[in-house]
Amino acid sequence: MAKAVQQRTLKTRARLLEVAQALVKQGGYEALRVEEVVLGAGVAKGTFFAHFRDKDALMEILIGAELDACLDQAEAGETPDSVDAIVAALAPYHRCISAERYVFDVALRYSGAAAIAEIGPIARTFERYFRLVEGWMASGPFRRDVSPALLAEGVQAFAIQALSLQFCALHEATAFEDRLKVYLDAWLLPGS
Amino acid sequence: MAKAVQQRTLKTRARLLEVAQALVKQGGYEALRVEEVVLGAGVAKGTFFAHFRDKDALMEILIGAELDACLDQAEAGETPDSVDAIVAALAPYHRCISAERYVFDVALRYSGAAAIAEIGPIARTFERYFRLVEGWMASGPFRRDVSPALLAEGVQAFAIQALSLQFCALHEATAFEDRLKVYLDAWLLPGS
DNA sequence: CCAAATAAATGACCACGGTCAATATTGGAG
DNA sequence: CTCCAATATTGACCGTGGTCATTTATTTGG
Repeated sequence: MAKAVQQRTLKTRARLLEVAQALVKQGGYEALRVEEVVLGAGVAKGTFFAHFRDKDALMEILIGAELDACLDQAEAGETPDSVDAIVAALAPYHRCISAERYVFDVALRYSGAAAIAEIGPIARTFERYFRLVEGWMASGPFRRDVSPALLAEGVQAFAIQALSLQFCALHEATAFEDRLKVYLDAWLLPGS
Repeated sequence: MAKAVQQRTLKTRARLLEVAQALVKQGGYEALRVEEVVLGAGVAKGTFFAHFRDKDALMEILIGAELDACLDQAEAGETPDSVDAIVAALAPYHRCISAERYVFDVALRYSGAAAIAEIGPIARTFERYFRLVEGWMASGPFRRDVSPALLAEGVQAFAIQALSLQFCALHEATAFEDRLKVYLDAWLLPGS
């Protein structure tokens, strides 16, 4: 049997990713064009789709990498023990995911997965986010009448709500972090 | 000045909507093609875009109408006074919005609005949903330490979370309504 | 009733993501 | 080294959403 994967493959894939990343840095995610990526990488269009199922698969990789870096930051810091500290610790992640409307939409669309077999990079960051917050819930001074896991799911739900409202014309008044704090105070510290 | 809008316009628009609705009934939202709509309505492609900004604008109208009908139902029923009753009252809306993955994605994307001037039909149903639930919060046996408005925002956030997880490979085990009930018990009746 | 003015409709055209049969390259077996 | 099967690449082609200069229909002022 021939070698399963040629090193040529790896080079091509790396070049595609590199060019894509550079283009995103210049013009943002929404403006990225497959055509430009293959042009920059010096390959044909078909080659792109031999390496990535579709354009979104590339987006998932690029966005997932950025989000993972933010979670690395959050994990490196101290364990937050208040709502303010939680909001602060998650700030890089939230800033990254809401940097572009397009990015937020993609992230939401791939926050789950179509099938067990193909959980993508973005879904993995959501899972990581959840686990991280779950840990914080167990150690911090938060309500104990429900499980840390449930609390963490709620934090995620409220973060998405607050992020959505950031893009919403009906609710421009309040800033994202202030809104999230109000949510989390009510969710994590009821009756106080 | 010439008459602002000719009755021909209304007829054409009505025909486009009628055909689109019929096609959706047959094949669902995702499979809808602008080409088929204009073919069925007997007009040129350009005419479609003279009546709707883009394909999504048509989708918003169709989906918004369906969601509005569900809210009519919810409004017509008794005011729910328990978590179970709330989940039951909102069931038609939730069923409708999650009938197709594509529909849910479109709904989320247009749940806000790009600019104050152009709040669309779907954003309006989100606002209606919020107001409706807000009313229930004020009259029901739920926590009083935070405002009904905040409670309603939370209900919306948890509903979206539960709907998202329905489409997520990581969480297929629990059914949507059971999950939502767990969320709302913890959100609306903490410590009980 | 005609002509100018305004609104609506047309369809050829473009942009861009994605496909696939044909071709080229690779690397291990003999 | 040579051959060949597996693998990678190619680029013409397609589907579909969206555009716009031109043509056609309607309304209004005289």
